[in-house]
Amino acid sequence: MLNRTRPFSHVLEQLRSVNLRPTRQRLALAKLLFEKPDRHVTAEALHKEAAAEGARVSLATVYNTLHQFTEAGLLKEITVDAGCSYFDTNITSHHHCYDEDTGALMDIPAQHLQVVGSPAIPEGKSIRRIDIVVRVGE
Amino acid sequence: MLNRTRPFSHVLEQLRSVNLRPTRQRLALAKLLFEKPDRHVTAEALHKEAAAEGARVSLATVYNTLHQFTEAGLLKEITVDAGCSYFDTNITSHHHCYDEDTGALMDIPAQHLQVVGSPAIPEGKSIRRIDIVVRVGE
DNA sequence: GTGTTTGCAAAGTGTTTGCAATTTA
DNA sequence: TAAATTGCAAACACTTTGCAAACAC
Repeated sequence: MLNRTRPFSHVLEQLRSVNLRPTRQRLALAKLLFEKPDRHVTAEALHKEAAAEGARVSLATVYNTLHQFTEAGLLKEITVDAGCSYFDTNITSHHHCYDEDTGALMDIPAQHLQVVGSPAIPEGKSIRRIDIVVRVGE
Repeated sequence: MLNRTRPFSHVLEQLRSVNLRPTRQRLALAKLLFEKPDRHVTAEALHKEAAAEGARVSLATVYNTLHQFTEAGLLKEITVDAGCSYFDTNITSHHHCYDEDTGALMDIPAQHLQVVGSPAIPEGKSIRRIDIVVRVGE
């Protein structure tokens, strides 16, 4: 049986470990985000999705929650478009394909694309991460 | 002698070829952008720079001009930060190092960093470009 | 002169914030 | 009950747009 009856124990634990109370709003958003794998959402899109499911969550709370989840390591924030943040539920190392026409963001498994070489970086700084974005269109 | 006495003939030609009249504002911005190599500017920053030089150019015109230059192939638009566009005068193929603390954007020569592998992309789409961003911080 | 470009101010978009009311532990 | 969280509306930062005046050809 294991954890079948507690589908969000992982999220619950993670929230607990970073002192985020499992409120109705956070649980509803977590359900939407983590029930299916490898989701890429914008705040606006997640807000609409929640509304469509009948979960009353304000847009401000969606923003707060996405940032809190990101800080907690449950999400990764992806920048592919100025003026709109994406959040990725796949927190493992990988890259992205961005459709500039539709705004769709897709994962590219780490093993499909690799960076060769080591760039010079400024004195006293360290690499936080290396992002590859494959931009596609018609 | 060649073109020594006409330092902006290249830009003038480019502007002409895409039907952009060489106005006082466009020439002032081109001077700031192309006199030094490999510049990375935001609209706001370029606007301030122009003002500091005594060139009266409105912010709206800076935005318009940056986009027109980008369409003309004189600039490349770089997305590294949601909510702020960078424009790069280096239009050759290369990559970027972004300092998340200071907002500084630096070039990484193409030969220092390469992508290995070929990602699956959606049916009917083609790759417009592949960007690598090395994010650094303290 | 004719069509293009500019500057302003207003509008737009995505995001953050202040704070009173609500909820959690 | 004490502390955290929420929702609203206002504030924000960056960018775009509408339109009359100025400019380029």
